[in-house]
Amino acid sequence: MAQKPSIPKGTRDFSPEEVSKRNYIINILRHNFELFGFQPIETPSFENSNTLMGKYGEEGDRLIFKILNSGDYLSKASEANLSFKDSNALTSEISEKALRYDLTVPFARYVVQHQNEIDFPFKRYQIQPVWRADRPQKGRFREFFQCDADAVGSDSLLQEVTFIQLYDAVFGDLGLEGVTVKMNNRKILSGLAETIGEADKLIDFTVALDKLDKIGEEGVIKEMLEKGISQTAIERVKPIFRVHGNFADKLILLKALLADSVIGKKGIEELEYINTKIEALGLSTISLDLDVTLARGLNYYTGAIFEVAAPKIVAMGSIGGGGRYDDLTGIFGLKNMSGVGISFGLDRIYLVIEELDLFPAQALKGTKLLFINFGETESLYCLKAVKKLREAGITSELYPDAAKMKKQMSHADKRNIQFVVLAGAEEIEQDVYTLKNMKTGDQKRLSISELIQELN
RNA sequence: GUGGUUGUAGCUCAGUUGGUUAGAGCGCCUGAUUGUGGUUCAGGAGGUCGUCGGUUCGAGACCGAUCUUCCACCCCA
Repeated sequence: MAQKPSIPKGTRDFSPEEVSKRNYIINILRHNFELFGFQPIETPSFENSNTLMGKYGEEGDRLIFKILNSGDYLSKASEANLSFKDSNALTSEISEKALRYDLTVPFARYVVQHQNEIDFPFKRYQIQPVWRADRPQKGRFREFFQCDADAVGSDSLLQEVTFIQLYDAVFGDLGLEGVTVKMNNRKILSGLAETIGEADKLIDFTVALDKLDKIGEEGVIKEMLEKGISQTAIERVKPIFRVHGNFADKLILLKALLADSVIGKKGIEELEYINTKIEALGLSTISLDLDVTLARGLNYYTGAIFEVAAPKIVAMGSIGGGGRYDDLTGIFGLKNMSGVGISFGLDRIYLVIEELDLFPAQALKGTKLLFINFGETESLYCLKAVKKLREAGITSELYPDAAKMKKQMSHADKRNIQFVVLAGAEEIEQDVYTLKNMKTGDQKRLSISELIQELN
């Protein structure tokens, strides 16, 4: 055998069955996005490097796929960077474009670039692949789809409320029980850092705090100490390691802890507002939880932070996330444009639904009826029926070759086609079609109109 | 980027301390059955043992490099 072709690490091929299942999820997402009034946009697969670089932190820059310039790109590179093998400096000289890393930054660029055409507040959704030069592992790929809904141009917290309802609607339609939307607020995290006198170590503080469920209280304390956060500061923040109870209980604890922090109190106020509205409106499928340790997400979140946890019975990281960013478009020169948005991780949602066996049979519907091909005259007779059936909306096809019957029948069998039609000389003479149900084995002769009626 | 792990037929995997011609199940093809698939029976095809190099009289097995798989870290959907 010839050497096997392959695909790059962290990428995947999708079979017809997998595409059908993915489309099932995408259709539910799209339907709900539109039901909530979001409009679709699409942006290029690659952007100018300077649009992306520096927007995701140092780690993010490393994970961005850079595209080599066309032509003799080395001729423009500086001798100094070449001879010193300075990869970072050289990159900007030989690469001016990069693959999209997420959908939020391109969206911010889109908003700034099209600000005069857009009517604000603007709500858009976007379902496209993104690429990260990460090391793959379970549920982590180098090419994967993000499904984002964002709203810009409104400070109203009703947007946050709406996004929680959107999560509820989508996971309800998917039949995925046990999903928890965890919510926090950047202002709370800022307030905590401020209260304990470590405001300048906010990022280190939150990154360590975020790992609580993974490395435990001791691990978090150890990491905080390593990052230079003082023992007394840690003592003061310890109560949040052990918060419990419902949303309101946690708020009470936070109120006590953040009584002296203006920004912290603002965060509490926001969370309380959102929770009150959600309680009044009710949720049907998901549950909403306040998670003070939730700090995940990009540095640009300024208000609400969301993370969607898969049902506990499946071992899977987050299947979605989002938050409020007051100044995302600021980096592209458009000030005072607040945005808030959420993302659905299609590939991970797929894995969860697959693991829980929640794909409905209807997600896989293919051809319903295959006509067996007996030869020239017979196939034309069949094609006439195929045309009428298709006009009636019945998925049908004719086997293209007059192959052996066993081959044609087993083809129908393997493709899970429910019915076959056998039409030879005898049927043509009587102007009928022999319909066979592949499941039961039943056969009957029907006229074309009876055939359509039978299958509708 | 750091550490570990994996790779043998289309798929899932055996293969003893290095020893003749590398196996199984499933799948595939042909026939039993020239207008009847899924079951059964008989037969058949299919391998550069990831790749390159090394050790050895001899390598699927040992060593090195590289690619790939999966896992942990970092980070993240």
